[in-house]
Amino acid sequence: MPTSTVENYLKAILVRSADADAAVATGSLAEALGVTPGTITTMVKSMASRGLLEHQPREGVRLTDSGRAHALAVLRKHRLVETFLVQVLKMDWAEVHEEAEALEHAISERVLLRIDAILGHPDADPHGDPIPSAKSPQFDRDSSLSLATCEAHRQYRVERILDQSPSFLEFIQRTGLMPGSTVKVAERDPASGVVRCELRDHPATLGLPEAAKIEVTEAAARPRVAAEAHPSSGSARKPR
Amino acid sequence: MPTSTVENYLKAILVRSADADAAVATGSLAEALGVTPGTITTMVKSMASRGLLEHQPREGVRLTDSGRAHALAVLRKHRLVETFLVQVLKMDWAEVHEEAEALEHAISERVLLRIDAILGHPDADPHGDPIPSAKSPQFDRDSSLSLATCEAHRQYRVERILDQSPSFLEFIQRTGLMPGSTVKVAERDPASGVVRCELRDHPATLGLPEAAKIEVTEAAARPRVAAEAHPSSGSARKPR
DNA sequence: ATATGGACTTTGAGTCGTCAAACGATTAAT
DNA sequence: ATTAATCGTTTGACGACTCAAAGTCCATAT
Repeated sequence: MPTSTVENYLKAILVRSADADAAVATGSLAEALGVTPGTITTMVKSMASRGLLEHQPREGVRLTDSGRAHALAVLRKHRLVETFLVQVLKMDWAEVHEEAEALEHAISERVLLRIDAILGHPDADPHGDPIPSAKSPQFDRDSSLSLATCEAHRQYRVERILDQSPSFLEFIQRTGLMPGSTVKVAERDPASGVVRCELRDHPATLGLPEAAKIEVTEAAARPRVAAEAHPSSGSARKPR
Repeated sequence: MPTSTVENYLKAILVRSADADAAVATGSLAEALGVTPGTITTMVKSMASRGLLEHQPREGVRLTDSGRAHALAVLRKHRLVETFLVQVLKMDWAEVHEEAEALEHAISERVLLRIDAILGHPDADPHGDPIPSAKSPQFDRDSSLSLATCEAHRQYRVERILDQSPSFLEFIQRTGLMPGSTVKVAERDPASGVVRCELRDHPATLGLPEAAKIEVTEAAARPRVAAEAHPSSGSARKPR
């Protein structure tokens, strides 16, 4: 049974290795996990010896099948817990990430199953991040359209917020840019680095790097976010 | 911030020191926590140096006010979580103890407040153990009447089950002896060590040590932990 | 081609929680 | 009162995780 530290390492590697089978640089892990590079080397060696990943010294790290499976399980827990905290415990959208960070290591499979059932087997968490499913643990990072890249003057639908920091999430909430909302880019000025948007009834302004963290799809596309807390309502989109 | 290991030590000491201000023997802690006596000595010294308890070498251990406060907070978390798992997640009565054992160290005060509110500020968990309140953290172990000591041929109400082991709880559940149910001792035979009871519609037989783990009150008595005599029978022992 | 800078690894050390085994203290029994 | 038995403490060690600082590798700029 991996410790919660190891689980965090796995998760960090997974979310950094979604695209391609490129190795993940140990330096980026040190960054992400807030430890020194030496610590990463040590841990990575020990995890390699446990068969969770492969380590190409001086090049990077790649999850094995077993490591990836563990990592997906942790990610699934994290995202289901986040969804649960928002929909059932009515907690604030912006603060659940940190809570889930702790809970994901303490929740048993039994509890997770109950939560999943109560939520009606959602396939995305409140930030629009996909919830890896128990049976089909694909981890998709598909849609590459964001407010930084989409066309101007067209309606888009916010699908996903690629940043968990409370301050950013609070900004999103304040301006109504949560997943599910409809938005149009009014103007994008590379010179000033400013993106101006139109929401339903008000405008919003943000920087280009920030706009890139807001994934969108064409307004017509089918919704992806978890259903409103009602297990019974016909929105269980993932029935098997 | 105490680690979860320290929290477990605190909890173990608290539940063993409810009666009197007698010191808790380190040996009983080793037993309870499943570690060697030497480990207890070591940990206890470190906790003493942090002001969580006082250690009389070769005699035992006593919580300080600060230690007791921490311990009560952990116990409160544990019992609220248990209640939540049963009432909201509809989990099995007999298995929630182990789940709560892990969750109690991962749940933040914020989440706890939401859980408490959703449950309507209960004052006992599904096993009848009192939930220390946020404001009045008294820890009572009053009622000393059990199926091993109560009078025969009189109606009693089960208040509390003093054993968290799944197998015992499953037995309780199977025979319908859960807190809130009504029971009468039909016969108690010290020679054979057997207690025979009558439930609403069927009999039950158990050993004396087991009977002692089932706390009861006179059937007429109002729910043990004070307060508004809400006639909403059944299991919701404390609305509001 | 070689020197420099940046990324990674190694080394030595520290904390926490744990064990086994040797050692002391206290109590109970002769 | 001396001895046993029991209970508690000490000691030395280890695994997991971490750091700081010294060492190594390698790409590239001159």
